[in-house]
Amino acid sequence: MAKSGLLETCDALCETLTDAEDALTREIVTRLADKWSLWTLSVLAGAAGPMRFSRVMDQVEGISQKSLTKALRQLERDGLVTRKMFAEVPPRVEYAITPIGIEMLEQVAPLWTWAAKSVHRFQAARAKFDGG
Amino acid sequence: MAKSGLLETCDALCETLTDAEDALTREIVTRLADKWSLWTLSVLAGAAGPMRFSRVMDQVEGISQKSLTKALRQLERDGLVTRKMFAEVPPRVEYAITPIGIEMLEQVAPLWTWAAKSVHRFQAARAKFDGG
DNA sequence: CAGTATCCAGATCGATACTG
DNA sequence: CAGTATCGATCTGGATACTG
Repeated sequence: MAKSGLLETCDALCETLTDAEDALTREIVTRLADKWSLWTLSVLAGAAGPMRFSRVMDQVEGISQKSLTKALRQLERDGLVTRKMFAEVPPRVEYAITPIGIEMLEQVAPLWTWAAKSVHRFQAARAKFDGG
Repeated sequence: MAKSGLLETCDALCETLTDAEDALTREIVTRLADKWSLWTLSVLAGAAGPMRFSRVMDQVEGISQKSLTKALRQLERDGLVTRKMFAEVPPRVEYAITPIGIEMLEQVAPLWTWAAKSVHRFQAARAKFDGG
C-alpha cells in the first residue's frame, strides 16, 4: 500500500512511517468517521469528570448499548479514554477522556469548523450537481 | 439529532447550523473515512493538471473501476473535483481538483500529521490493552 | 476509454433478549 | 448496571462481464 499522499509537508512525514504505522495512522483518522466514536469522545470531553456507562448513553442520543460498548472499547484500546471498573453491586464503570483524547479533539476541531463554515458552498455544489 | 459537540469554539458555530447543515457537515467530515475518497483527492492534488480516469486509477493503487467512479462522483458532487468530458472517440474524461478540494486537504493535513506523529503512542496504548 | 450492471462476501448497526 | 449474544436489514467494496 502506498503512503497516504496529501500535501508535501504531511507527505514527507508519512514516508518515514513503516507500513504498519501508516496503516494505524489511517485507522486513527478513519475512526473520525464512524458513526459514534467522535461523538462519544466529545461527550466525555464535555463532562467535568468521569462518566458512567449509562450517563454516556443518555448523552449520545440514539446510540444502542452494543454500539456504545464497541465505541468505548475502541477508544479505550487506542488510549483515548480510560475505563475504571468498581467491584460493587450493582456494577459501576467510569469512563474518562485522556490527554491524548483531548489532543485528538483539538486536532479535529479546526477541520470540523472549516466544514461547518463551508457548508453553504457544499450545498451550492450539490444543488448544481443534482439539478443538472 | 443533537449538534456535534467537540470543543467550545467549534460547538458555538455548530449550534448555529440547521439540522440539514449539521448533517452535511458531518457527512463531509465522514468522507475522510471512506476507503478511497481522500486518497483519490490527494492524487489529483499532486498532479500538475487535470488527469484522465485511467491515470487516476493507476495512481490510486488497488482501487476498482467501480470504487473510483463512485469516489469521483461524490467528490464532484461536493464540488471538490471537476469532471470534463470530451466528445471524442475513444472518450476522454479529465478530472481536476478545485480550490475547495485543496482547502479541504489543507484542513486534513495537520490532523493527519498529528496522527502520524502520535502513532507510537497509539501503538503503545494498543500493546498495553491487548496484552492485559 | 470510461464507464455501467450484476453478483457476492464481509462489515456495520439496530433491536431484542439474556446475565453476572 | 453494564454489559454479552444473537438475528436480521443495510451498506460497502471487490470481481467480473458488458457497452457507447
